[in-house]
Amino acid sequence: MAGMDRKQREFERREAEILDVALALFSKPNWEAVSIDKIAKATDIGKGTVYKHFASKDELLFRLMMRFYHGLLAHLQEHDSDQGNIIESFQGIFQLAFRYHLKHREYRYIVEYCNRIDFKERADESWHTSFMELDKAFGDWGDPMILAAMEQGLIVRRPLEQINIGMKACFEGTVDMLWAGKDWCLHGDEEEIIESVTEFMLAGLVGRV
Amino acid sequence: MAGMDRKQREFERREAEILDVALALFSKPNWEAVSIDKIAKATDIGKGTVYKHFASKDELLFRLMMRFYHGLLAHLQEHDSDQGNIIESFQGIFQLAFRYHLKHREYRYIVEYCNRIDFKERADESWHTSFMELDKAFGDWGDPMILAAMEQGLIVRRPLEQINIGMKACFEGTVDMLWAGKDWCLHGDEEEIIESVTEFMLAGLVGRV
DNA sequence: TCATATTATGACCGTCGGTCACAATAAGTC
DNA sequence: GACTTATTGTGACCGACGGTCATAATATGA
Repeated sequence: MAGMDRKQREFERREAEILDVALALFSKPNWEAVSIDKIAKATDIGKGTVYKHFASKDELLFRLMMRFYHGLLAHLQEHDSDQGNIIESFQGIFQLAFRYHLKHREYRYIVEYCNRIDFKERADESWHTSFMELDKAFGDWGDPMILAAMEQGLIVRRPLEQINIGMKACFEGTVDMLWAGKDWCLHGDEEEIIESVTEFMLAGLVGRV
Repeated sequence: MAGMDRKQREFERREAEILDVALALFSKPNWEAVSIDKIAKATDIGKGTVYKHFASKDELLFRLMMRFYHGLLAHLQEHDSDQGNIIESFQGIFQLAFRYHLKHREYRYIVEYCNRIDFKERADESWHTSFMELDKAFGDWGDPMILAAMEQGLIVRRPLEQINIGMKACFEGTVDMLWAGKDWCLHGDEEEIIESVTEFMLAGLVGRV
């Protein structure tokens, strides 16, 4: 029914609005102090209404985290990395991904929160699945490039997983450093971090002869 | 006065007891649900007494985190890494450090919590200083080895900071992976992670020719 | 206009981190 | 041992939190 649809649309529009308002509040320091009630007040709806959309505060945060990572994946995919030299392509991809994190700093508290051990432990099955699918999507996109580089003899031949573990660890650790800000890193500013880690990751990717 | 000392000793003994009990409680899943009151009850003292020792819950957690990292540094220092081959020494050190984290899993929630951006942002000046001193202590211990390897031409010559940034990022990211457990990592078990990352880090350390 | 189904709401609950006026205890003095 | 004084221990209390649910408000269909 047309009426039904309009109601449905209205419901979804409101959900998107809650997410936007929540992100705006969560992006500022003292984000721990942002309660569901404050989000509701800022959206001009009742607290109970928020819980019609999200079963818990964690679910709201999880949804925002997924939005961030899907945005990252789309950003990487739409970027044309078809340069002549595959190694240089990787260099560009790393930097692109790092800069995406810096550009969307507003997600930093949320993404870090959702990546914590305890969050993952209390996450329900469907979130776990979503996490895994995301990981797989990144793999489906990146793995062929690594394999091609191995085929061309540009990087040391070894199991794909071995490479991915190192890359992922290094990447996640770097994101933490970048988001923590230079006050908490003895070693230089953002640009210096990106440059250094990119070089480090390329060396790790290529491998020891 | 002797009486004064005994009282002082008693006070400190109790403080250590609080820390031990708190660690025992914080080490189990659902650690977020551990309140100061529960720690007090488990130590058989009043809640207010806990606050005579620690200004806040965060301070208690911070103290435990420092205990962990000082233990790690001591563990690394007491380990004799004077092998013939410097590169093999590094390999041994990486694995030693990773295994230390796995052995002391009871600190995992605490250490991860204290490394979060928001925790660092609300940390007061003295904690910040402690953080930095710890970082410097690790540097004082590790830097000479890297410089020696560079001197011997075993690794590519470049600024020390550049190497340390990559190493730190990769190390921290790996610890997160190890502590998250294999349910949250597409890529194999703990041993496989340690092996892969160690190889990745060695390649990053040596650098591209 | 009314009956019915759906959605929105905020008072309410148990619990939390943190405070503070006061109780308990020890030390020092005679 | 009794009295004063200084220090340390305590749990009732506070405001705020995440989450619930009976009820109010609103839209739909006849």
